[in-house]
Amino acid sequence: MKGTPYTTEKAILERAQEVIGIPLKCVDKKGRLETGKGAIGTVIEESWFGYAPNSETEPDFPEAGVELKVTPYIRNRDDKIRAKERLVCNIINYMEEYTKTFETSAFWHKCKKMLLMSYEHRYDIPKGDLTIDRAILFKFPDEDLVIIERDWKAIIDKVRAGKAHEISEGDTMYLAACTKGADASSMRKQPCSDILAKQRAYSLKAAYMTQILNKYIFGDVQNERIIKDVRQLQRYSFEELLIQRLAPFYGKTLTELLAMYGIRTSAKNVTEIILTKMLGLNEKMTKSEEFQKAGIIPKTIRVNRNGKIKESMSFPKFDFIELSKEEEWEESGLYNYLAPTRFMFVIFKERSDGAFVFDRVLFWNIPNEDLEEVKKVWERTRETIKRGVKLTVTARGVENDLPKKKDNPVAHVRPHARDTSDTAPLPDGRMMAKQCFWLNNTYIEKQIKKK
DNA sequence: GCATGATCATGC
DNA sequence: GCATGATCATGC
Repeated sequence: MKGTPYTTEKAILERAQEVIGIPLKCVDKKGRLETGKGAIGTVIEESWFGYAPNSETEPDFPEAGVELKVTPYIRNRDDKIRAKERLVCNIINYMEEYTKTFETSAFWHKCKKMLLMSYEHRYDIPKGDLTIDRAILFKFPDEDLVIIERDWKAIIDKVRAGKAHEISEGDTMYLAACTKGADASSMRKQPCSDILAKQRAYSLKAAYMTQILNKYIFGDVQNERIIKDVRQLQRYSFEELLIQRLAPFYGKTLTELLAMYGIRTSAKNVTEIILTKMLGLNEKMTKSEEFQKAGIIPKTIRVNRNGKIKESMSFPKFDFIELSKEEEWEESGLYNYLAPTRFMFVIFKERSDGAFVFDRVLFWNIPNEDLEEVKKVWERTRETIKRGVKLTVTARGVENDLPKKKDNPVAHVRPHARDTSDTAPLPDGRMMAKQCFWLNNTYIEKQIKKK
């Protein structure tokens, strides 16, 4: 097709490594740098490798079967590297992909070998001064590939079931179907239903990319793997295997489990400590390779004797000023936390004698229609903060006019602070107790009853 | 009894 | 010192 001189892995990698350290403004020959999203990738493709960007089905270097991907990362305050975003691959053609196998799929055809080039994204530096700092040829390790194959099948099985419109990012572990379109309303036909579905693309989750960066690009961080024998993953999903290992403990009380492992703690994350022991791990469960790569978040749910869940579920707190600046829902912090995340619900049920019994583990992600409800809560929160929150001092504390539980069936906003002195600035300069989004306890109740 | 504001315990 | 996960407490 386009005929670049780079037809072997070796030639491609050598050329890629030559760009390391060169400011992008010196690479860009066509003034692409300021064109917005994906501009840096385009600069490398056009000006460094000398081929026209394409969105076709072939990999960028067809002879070598290599797809070029430029990916940004951010350094946390503690200097740790994390992916800035998911790595977006090709758009899923619902009308064709459902007839394929993983081996013949468009995803595998295009992305089985990737030239990954990374750069540090900095908000304080013009794009032209940024530089590519690493370039590697990436092939999925076997232990990831079994999971990715299953992810692919989960996505395509929904298409086959006429449920392409119900696909969501949180359905899968590493490979996900993220929304992609000129605007959020880009809709596509699907083969087994008349309902239009959002246009989506294969993508590697940000959590997965963070691990790729830390493990294969910048070093070789090793995390403990929960499923040590990869062959097990050919028969069962990761989630099934985890449940198989935890099921023998169903029915035991919290007190019994604590005694069993000699745990004496008043820590609020006691559930994770117990799960770690039940799985026989040396490191914390959430530090395991699979949890890190998939970004799975465990959440403890206590069901009362009467079947009610007392507490709503909190998320990380948000920054008032950042939230007020957010414009697109799908680029918001809340969306990018909630949509791709798979939650591991660890359910404890209160027995008639008041003891809490380990009932079961349930993997869950938010359905699309409920995510639309959360969007409303996000919009109202943002509007209220932009307009100026009303704060009223009462006998119960400082009341505000952010969305309450009664205002929406799925989510609300509430304080998430250490105490009343734990505040953050509003856009207008006033200080307010730190807040976060919560999933309503009544909503969680319905979700776990469904399964 | 619930909704909503307030707070706890720990790890990094 | 703060983020995180989790739960408490009381006015209505």
